[in-house]
Amino acid sequence: MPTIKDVAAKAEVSTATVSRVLNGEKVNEDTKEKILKIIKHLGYRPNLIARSLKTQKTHTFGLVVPDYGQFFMQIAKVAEDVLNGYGYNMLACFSDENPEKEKARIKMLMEKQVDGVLVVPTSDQGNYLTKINERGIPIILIDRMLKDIQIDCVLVDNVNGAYQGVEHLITKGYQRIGIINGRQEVTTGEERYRGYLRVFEDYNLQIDRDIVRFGNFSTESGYTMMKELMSLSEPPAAVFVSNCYMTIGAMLAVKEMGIRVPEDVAIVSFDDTEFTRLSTPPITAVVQPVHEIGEIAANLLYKRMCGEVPDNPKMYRLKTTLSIRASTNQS
Amino acid sequence: MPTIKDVAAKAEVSTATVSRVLNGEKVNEDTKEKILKIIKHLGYRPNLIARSLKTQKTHTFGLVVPDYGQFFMQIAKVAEDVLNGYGYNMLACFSDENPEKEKARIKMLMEKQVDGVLVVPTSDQGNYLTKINERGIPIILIDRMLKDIQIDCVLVDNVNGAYQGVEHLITKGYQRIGIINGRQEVTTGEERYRGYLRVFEDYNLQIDRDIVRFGNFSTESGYTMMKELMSLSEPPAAVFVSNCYMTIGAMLAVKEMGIRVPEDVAIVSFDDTEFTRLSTPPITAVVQPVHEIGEIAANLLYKRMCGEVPDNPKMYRLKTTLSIRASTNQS
DNA sequence: CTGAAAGCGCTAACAC
DNA sequence: GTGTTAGCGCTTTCAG
Repeated sequence: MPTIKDVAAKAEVSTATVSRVLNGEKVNEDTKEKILKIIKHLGYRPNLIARSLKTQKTHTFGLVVPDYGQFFMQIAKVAEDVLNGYGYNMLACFSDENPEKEKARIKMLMEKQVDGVLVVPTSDQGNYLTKINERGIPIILIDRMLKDIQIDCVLVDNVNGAYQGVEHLITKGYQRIGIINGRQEVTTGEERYRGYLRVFEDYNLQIDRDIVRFGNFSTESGYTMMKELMSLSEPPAAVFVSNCYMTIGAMLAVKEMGIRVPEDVAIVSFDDTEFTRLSTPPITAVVQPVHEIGEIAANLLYKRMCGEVPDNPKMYRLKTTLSIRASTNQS
Repeated sequence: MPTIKDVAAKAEVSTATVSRVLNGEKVNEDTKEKILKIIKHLGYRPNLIARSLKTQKTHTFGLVVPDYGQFFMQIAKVAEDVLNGYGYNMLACFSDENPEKEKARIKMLMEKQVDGVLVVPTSDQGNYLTKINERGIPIILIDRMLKDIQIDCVLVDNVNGAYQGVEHLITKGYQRIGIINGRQEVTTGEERYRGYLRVFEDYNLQIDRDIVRFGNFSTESGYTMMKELMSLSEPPAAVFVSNCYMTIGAMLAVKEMGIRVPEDVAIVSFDDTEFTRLSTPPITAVVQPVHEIGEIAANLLYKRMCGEVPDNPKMYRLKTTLSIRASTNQS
């Protein structure tokens, strides 16, 4: 691999001059031409590692997601696209919904000197992040927030999103409404559950704890919990499933059991995906503005990395919408 | 951020000694203890950028995929998991099925000095990769191969996979079998088409060009082509869809049109996903050993990065299996 | 407009 | 077992 020295030598100029043309600074037109030609001829590519060491900027951001499933990768894709446009690259890793692993990944990202990080936290505690933030490395939370610290985050109004979904079921005449929820140690789980409870409160209805289940957001847990629910002597008439992966599992369960949707059980999914749209029947879903989430998070991160934004933590709470489909259409 | 110098100063040793404990080399137990304590106390983290500049190893690999959809991310996940175990991190990017973009991404990865790259090429020409490979940066192709150069790759036997799927349709008594294929400039498209053709040849059947369609592997193109196919005056009795994204689109189309599967049209999908398994009806699928692909590719890349493997290009052609489901079960 | 020189944070001979 | 020293490839004052 040729270095800047090789170019300088061949062009009979100093490395400083080569560096200047590389960085678009003012240089005599002729020498510039000459240098450019030599660069091309040698196939020279600047070593970004060396540049980073000097400039203290890697032009790389970290992404830490629980998994590489559809939901998070949709967000990741737009975020990467946006930040790519600003010249940033993405160091991606998954935490497996495991706080220890998450911590290890972030530590590694720090050692790799990323300029910022986008993270979907796996618990509601993130105290260890403050040190990082104080060092001037911006961190933006996506989808879930933290309870112990104030930090930038972009997510949806989970409480009202869930409320909307559950209320729709009530409007449709369902009374015995169960919930398949995710981990409560994560704010999406806790908030969506809160929305569920609030509907019952507002409509002055009783909750049956038997049909309230907590899983871990995975397809498997959705499957297991749906099986349990529908095996009850008094199964629910409708189920609110609190994320897209669990919805897939839940649908698998009912199909295996030969249970009809919505005749035997109605279903509302938090999250709208190709699956909910194409399922038979199509599933009523609380839809998150996925694209917007990614875009806002990426732009905020960019501004933070440029130091272009005041220090106080920003919080974006986006609204969800409800897409009503056949899975709640009891006739 | 404290540096190795700060640690050395505080411990009253040279930076070399600190470096030694960092790298697990032999150092007096007492001073080692002392240094470790100071490191902890200062919250010192080695700057991997600096280390990389010196060692010429970044312990980072690049991943270039056409998109962040289910299929590629499943592979990416296991690859990252494996390589993480060896201490490598993943710089991920997508090429959007665009050869120019792919080239740009790889160029960038080179500038970032990745130690190796995993790529799903977006065309069958990859001449520009040879220069890189010659510089000692290993490149492993996944899922698709290149026609103009010999280079490591791990993929499946697409011809026989498609053959298996189409032959199954014939066995089931279908005669008028259409195909929704991907881009032929990509080997998966070309090979799967070849498998399709070969069945007709072997069974001495005529092909009707009207029901042979070429899209671009996307959900949208699957949707469009299925609509076209089923709007024909003589629509196919069965359709072989050559990747998982197009299968989703195709199913959407038939549902919208009120066409029943398999009664009105049978469907076989190349690629098995949650969608094909949970669809109504479940879809017969050619299943790729996704986990194995990721694992083999990652391990091969690792060995290459260590220089542990002879120079000649390796090619892994894994076998697919057929999962027969209701979508081809004409009764 | 250009060059000399220092230095980013680390490692690795080479001496001691 | 430990310190000295010379870079890795680049950017960036500071002179000229």
